[in-house]
Amino acid sequence: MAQSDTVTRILDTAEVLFAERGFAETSLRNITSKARVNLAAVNYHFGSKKALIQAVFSRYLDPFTQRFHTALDELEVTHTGQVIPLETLLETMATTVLAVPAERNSLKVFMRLLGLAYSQAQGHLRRHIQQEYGDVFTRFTELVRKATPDLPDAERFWRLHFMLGTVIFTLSGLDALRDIAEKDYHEQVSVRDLVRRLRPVVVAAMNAPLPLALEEGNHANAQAS
Amino acid sequence: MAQSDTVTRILDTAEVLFAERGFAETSLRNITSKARVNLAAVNYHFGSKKALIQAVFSRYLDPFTQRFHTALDELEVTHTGQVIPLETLLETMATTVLAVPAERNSLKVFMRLLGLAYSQAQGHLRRHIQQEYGDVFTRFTELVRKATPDLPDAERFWRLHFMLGTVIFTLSGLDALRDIAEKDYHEQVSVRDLVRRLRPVVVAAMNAPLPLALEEGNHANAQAS
DNA sequence: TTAAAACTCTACCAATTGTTTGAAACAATA
DNA sequence: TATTGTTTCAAACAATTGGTAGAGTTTTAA
Repeated sequence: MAQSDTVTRILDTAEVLFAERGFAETSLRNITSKARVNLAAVNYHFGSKKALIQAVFSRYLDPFTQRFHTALDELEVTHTGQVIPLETLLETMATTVLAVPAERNSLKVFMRLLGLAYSQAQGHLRRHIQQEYGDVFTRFTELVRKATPDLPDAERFWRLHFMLGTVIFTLSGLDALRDIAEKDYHEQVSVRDLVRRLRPVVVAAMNAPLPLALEEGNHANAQAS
Repeated sequence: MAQSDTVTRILDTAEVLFAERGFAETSLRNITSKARVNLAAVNYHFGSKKALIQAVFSRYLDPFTQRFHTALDELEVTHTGQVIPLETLLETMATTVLAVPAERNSLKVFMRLLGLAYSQAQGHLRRHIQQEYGDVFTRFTELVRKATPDLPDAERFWRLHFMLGTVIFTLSGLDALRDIAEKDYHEQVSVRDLVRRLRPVVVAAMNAPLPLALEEGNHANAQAS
């Protein structure tokens, strides 16, 4: 009880501080003092600060990917032979994402960490996440491809990342945006509210008409929607 | 000439390093050595590292806001009495953003800096940017409000930030995404290409149908921040 | 009870951080 | 030439960083 208590206390504190201030701005002394744990405990249990960062991510991403894989399994079973509609895929992803903070700290922290992983040029992190959790994303995009057969591959690639940007940006900067929104529009904003707002936007964005082809000798395809 | 040379060399180097690695991960020695300038020059010319960061932003945002203000002036003149269509507003903003790197370093650096300003919880930066450049954004959103009268205020607020996330996320992480896109789809991707792709997506997202009725007695979820 | 393994602690390390100093070099004016 | 104000420079500053050593403590299992 006592030994694993230290590990989880470190992880619990680290994820909050990382999410609030980034990796470089959060020192081990910051973490250990707030967690009321000895400084050396981090290096003893995790080996290094890098390893601690990866451990923080794993604690979120491991259950998420597992959950997401089984959710996609179920979807493929209930839709054998048929194409899974885009709305269903997005809905499933949203549900799976929302299921994470039920057992972990908060969705905000989760998204903020994801945002950091993208923006903060921590080379080791990107590599670690890519090769550890790339499979689910590949599987998901393949299903999206089947759900949107009229979309050129490149176009779908970009639109998926457009929407990834929307979600990560919004949910990771949630607190600041929420403050403004509540001050200006006197509206209580919950995460589920935001997801409800996001759904029609994301669907419309994915189904938007194709951009007009460039005129100057462009070899791009010019299908109209 | 000699003194301003030092200042601009510092700014030129700092903006690239900041964009690549973030603020905390970039030391003054990193900047000054790469700029072949004495370490003390930063504190002499700018006063502190914080002030240097703000100076880097000002060099991008000052000409941008100025340009954007005059562009909106012209729009209001050519549309006196009429409502400026959403597409025109977005087009104007895109054009203004694209005009910046023509004289400064690159659009990628600009966007990456903006992304850092949002994600990196540098308190002083957010405050500085908000109170220094908040006017243009307010003016722009007011015009967008007139262009989308059917959209509830709160909904428009969130959708604008959704799209802000899309643009900043995509353009600031451009290099990595471009690598993947070119490898997988053998397609040369220019910034103007991306903007062309972004336009129909953003328009569709702003014009998306409203989310289904919100049940006011919604269950405040287990989102214990 | 015993010994080994797991863990925590204090104290320290070398390295790096932002910032400051005071002297030297420079430029311009008188 | 002498005297300004401005700018550069090497050196040092105090503070903080991630990491480590080694002795002490607790837990585990035989």
